Amino acid sequence: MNIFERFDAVVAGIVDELVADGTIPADAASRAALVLEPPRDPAHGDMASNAAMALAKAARQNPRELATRIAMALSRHANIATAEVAGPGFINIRLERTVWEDELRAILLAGNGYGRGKPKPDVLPINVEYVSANPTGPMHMGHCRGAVVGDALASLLQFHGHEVVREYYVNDAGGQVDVLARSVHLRYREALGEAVEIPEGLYPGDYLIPVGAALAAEFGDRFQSAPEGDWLAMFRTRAIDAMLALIKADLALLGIHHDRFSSEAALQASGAVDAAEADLRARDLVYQGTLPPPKGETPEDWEPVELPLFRSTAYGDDIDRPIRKSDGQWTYFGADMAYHAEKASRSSALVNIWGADHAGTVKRIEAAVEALTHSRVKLDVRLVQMVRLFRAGEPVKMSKRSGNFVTLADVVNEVGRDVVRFMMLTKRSEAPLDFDFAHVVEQSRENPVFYVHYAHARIQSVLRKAADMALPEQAPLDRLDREELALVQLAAQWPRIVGQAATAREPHRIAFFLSDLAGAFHTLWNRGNDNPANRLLISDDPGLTAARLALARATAQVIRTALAVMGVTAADELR
RNA sequence: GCGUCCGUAGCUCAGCUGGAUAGAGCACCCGCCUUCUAAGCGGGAUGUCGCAGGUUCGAGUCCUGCCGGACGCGCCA
Repeated sequence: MNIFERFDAVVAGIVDELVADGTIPADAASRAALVLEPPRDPAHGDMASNAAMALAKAARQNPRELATRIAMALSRHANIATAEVAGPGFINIRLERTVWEDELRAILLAGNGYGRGKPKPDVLPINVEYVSANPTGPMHMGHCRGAVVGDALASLLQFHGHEVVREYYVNDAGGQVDVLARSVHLRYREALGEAVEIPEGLYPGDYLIPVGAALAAEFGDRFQSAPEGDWLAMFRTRAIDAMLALIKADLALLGIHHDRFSSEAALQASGAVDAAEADLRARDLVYQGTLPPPKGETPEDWEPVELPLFRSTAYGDDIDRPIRKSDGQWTYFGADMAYHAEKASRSSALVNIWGADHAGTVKRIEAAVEALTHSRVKLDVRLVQMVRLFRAGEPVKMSKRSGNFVTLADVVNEVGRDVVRFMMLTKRSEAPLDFDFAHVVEQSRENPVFYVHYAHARIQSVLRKAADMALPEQAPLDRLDREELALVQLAAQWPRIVGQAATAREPHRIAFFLSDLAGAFHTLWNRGNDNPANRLLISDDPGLTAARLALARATAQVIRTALAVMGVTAADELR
């Protein structure tokens, strides 16, 4: 139980007493609205409760009067120094300083486990599906943000106590992989000495050259002029395997490893899609119907066709969605809904990380999950906006046609994994992100990666320096002053941040917390520049030094733990 | 035309799922280096939270309608 939950329980206990003696009625709704949080203005105290305001209506009492009663009861608590009523009925609580001293010890004792949520062993895992790029080439920067956000979210949920499955859906069925196979066949012919030109519509990238060469070495000219039917399936399999290897290698550069790769082709072959269709047909959620012409510009070759449609309008979608094409093949959505049903059968919740260009398809898949799981499992699709690449302020130009796009490997090799991972989390994922190659490696206050690393490195530097000082075993934490305790209070918010970020499924909050924590440490550090008596190391006062080093170690510990959840390594020194 | 997301300081963005006087960095001005890393820190000025209604003790946050921007919108993936 973290420190906020602990005092939340204290407030709840007092409310229980008021309910018991009839002062206020038992009202579950207003009880749920009680929050205990750090006040925006630290001058207001350590924690603020809205209990009186939330309960006043049901109790039909003046919130300030009710607040006074609760505050009086709170101030009798041994760990609470003062509890005062403020504003419209807030109760501002100031804790005894020993509470914060104990919390500092708790941080050091818990180490990497500080802030970790209790395991939830009885529930199925949360499934986080991310990346899921088509296996048709290496990862480029468009995939990078979703990869990092998904991976960090998975880690965050794990740290919060959930079991998590990291999953990659391989789109190895459908037209794109046939195009891939044909592209590889051209490279195969090229490897046999033919002069080939890559026509529009096929994949032009050089990364297919070795795949073609390997096939040429293995099969010679056997498929050189053979009809497509002879080689397509086999070339497709080989090409997909090669592309997946490429993608896994790219992901490994970022430290990303999925637990499970699910194949669309295997899913279709298993009959799971037919089963999903049969289920929905039996419930009249799939029917034969004709779609209206598309909105906006109607293409000239538009013709109405009868198709099996999923009744997604029953769940708030604009139109019903086809699950099979007119040739009888599954649509992407048809297979995808069965895939999600399969995932749901082994999960307590589903999270998908998708590029914002797929925003239009969110409703139908959420609808399908609701229908196929009878609302047992909720799918949460998190959209990730694009990354705009810059080099010293100039946009980096990319052209798909020439295959001239910036790959993920290029970026990681240039600026490093930690920088890429941290930067991808410095904004809400729904907002576009600017990534400037020059800026992200800059060593300045403006660069959040550097700023956080610098705080950690400074602490390590001091600890190295203090290594040969004789210090008391028990640090006298009562010698820390108010400003030093304020840093403890900020670090002690880490468990709360974990809970909030995990609940909101917003890993970027960790990055913002880290910037705040680093900033608070730098502030404290600089007091030593203004006045040497405020430095961490005081050579003729081992007690004070020990207390301040405990504070520094606790700060470094929280920075390391938070960075680890983001998948970033803490730097011990900067060069 | 429709859908999703976004609109907060001059700029880039937070805002803890409804709380107190809306915050941070940059840029601007003023201070701080015989030092545990000044690669930094402190102080100062900055707002019709796109607009208009509504919900309630209380709205940047929730609802409705507009305005503006991004992305998307056929059986593609």
